[in-house]
Amino acid sequence: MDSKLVIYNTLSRRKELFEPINPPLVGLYVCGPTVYSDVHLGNCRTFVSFDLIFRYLLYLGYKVRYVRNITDAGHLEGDRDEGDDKFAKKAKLEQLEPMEIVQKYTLGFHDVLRLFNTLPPSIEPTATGHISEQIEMVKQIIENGYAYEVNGTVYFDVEKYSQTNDYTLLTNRQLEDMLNNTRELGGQDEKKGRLDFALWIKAKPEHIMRWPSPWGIGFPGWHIECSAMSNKYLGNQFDIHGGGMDLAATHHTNEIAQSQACNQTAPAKYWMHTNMLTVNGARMSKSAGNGFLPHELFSGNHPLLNRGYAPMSVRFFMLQAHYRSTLDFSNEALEASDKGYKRLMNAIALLPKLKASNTSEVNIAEIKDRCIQAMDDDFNSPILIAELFEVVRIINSVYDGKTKIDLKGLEQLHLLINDFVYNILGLKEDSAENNGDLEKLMDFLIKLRHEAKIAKDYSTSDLIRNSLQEIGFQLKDSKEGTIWSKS
RNA sequence: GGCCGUGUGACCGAGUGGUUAGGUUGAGGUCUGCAAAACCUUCUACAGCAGUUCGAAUCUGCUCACGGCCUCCA
Repeated sequence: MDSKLVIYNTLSRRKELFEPINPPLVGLYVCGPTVYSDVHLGNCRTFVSFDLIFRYLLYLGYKVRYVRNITDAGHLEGDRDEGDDKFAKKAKLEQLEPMEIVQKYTLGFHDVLRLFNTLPPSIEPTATGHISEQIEMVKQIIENGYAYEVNGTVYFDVEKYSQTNDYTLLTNRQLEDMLNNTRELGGQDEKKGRLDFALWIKAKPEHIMRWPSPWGIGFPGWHIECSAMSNKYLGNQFDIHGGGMDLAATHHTNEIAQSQACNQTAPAKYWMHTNMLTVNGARMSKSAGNGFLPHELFSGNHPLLNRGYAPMSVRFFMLQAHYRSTLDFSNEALEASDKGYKRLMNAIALLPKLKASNTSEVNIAEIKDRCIQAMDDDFNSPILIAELFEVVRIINSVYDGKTKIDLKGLEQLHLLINDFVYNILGLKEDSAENNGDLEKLMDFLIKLRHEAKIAKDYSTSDLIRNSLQEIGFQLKDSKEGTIWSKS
């Protein structure tokens, strides 16, 4: 457990040694999706990134409580405290109950993440399920003097807060600059300060999602849910709070302020932010309309896509970039990742066929150390993957009889693949539907072709090989015989 | 305008004050009945200018370009 894991902390803007507050327990909170529409690929990247982080913490032996919320209420259109609730708006549009919207897109979200082979979080709380916790928190903040109520809406008093606290911890901005640069927005009259944000919002008569509160009928502000739920499940102080980079300046800044104002302590020790997925250099986003839906990517049914790509290839594509770098999407890049991923998995498939020698020319323990070093350095999956391609070369070389490995080395190899490829990177074979019948059938075809080759009947042997190629099975000849894989 | 960040070879993408990232692609080779696969070898790099340094693509400054946040978004 005395790992050398180093994490980039947005608070300090540098990498810090990871020291959990109560080892071996680790509390991890990640801002989840707002479920009023389909998740797009950019959203998925964040959750895949935190899946990698979650998995590596587990590998290190930590007992991680991973909380990722579902935002299903209170998220305003345009942060004006008078906009429409996103769910209510969408519900009107689709003529559905708000909770039907929530249900539909929550299920869709889960389906997509399952395809990407992410582990489910330990707890997945919803905003609507924690209204009373949010109300209690707002009450406490008011009691502590950092919020005030106007006409049924409660605002957080940023000016008061910043007298004794640093409101701009995450962004390094000057409060005055923020004041000067905030645009003139509507609905400002009620607020004392223009940076003040709503904790609780009075519901207009047409509002569908509404709850009673000490301040009248209303609904919670966007930021308070995460503060309330992280506090409930992870305590006043926990280890890691994460989310997309776009959340740092506003959402997370306000979360810190709320938690601090309520509990007199900073909520999280490490703040981690994942970078954006871009398309042609521009951020993929819902409002920009340049987002892919995952099923479009899988099927290739999108104007920007040449073909479809399997979920695991896409996951691999994401893991080949570091989580704090932007990742630019293109067909070429995906194609490259797809081929690399298949090369990796094909090599792994050879593992059971490898034969041990009495001597070993490779040092698997050394490679494992480098893999750990890579992940210890702020979860550097691209370097880990580079190391794994070294392993690919070794496996292929051993299979070809050009390199020797002993029994112990083989065991280490199995373990390495199991730990780093399956458990940490979270990759798996896409074609899990392989069954014994297919295996027998392919063996039969390979035998037929082999006999044709012995008889020098190359037209028959090529017909078998090429026909299989056409329907997606590739035959590979080697001195050890012929094997096959799905192409 | 403010804050934060980025600019690496055909493409994607790591890293580092002096040593090969890696994947994909191109070229050559080994193997093969021919291929494919695999393996070996190999080409085109660190936006520009100036400075620090024995040495910088890596540090500093400036310039240019791009992106994110400052309004909902992972």
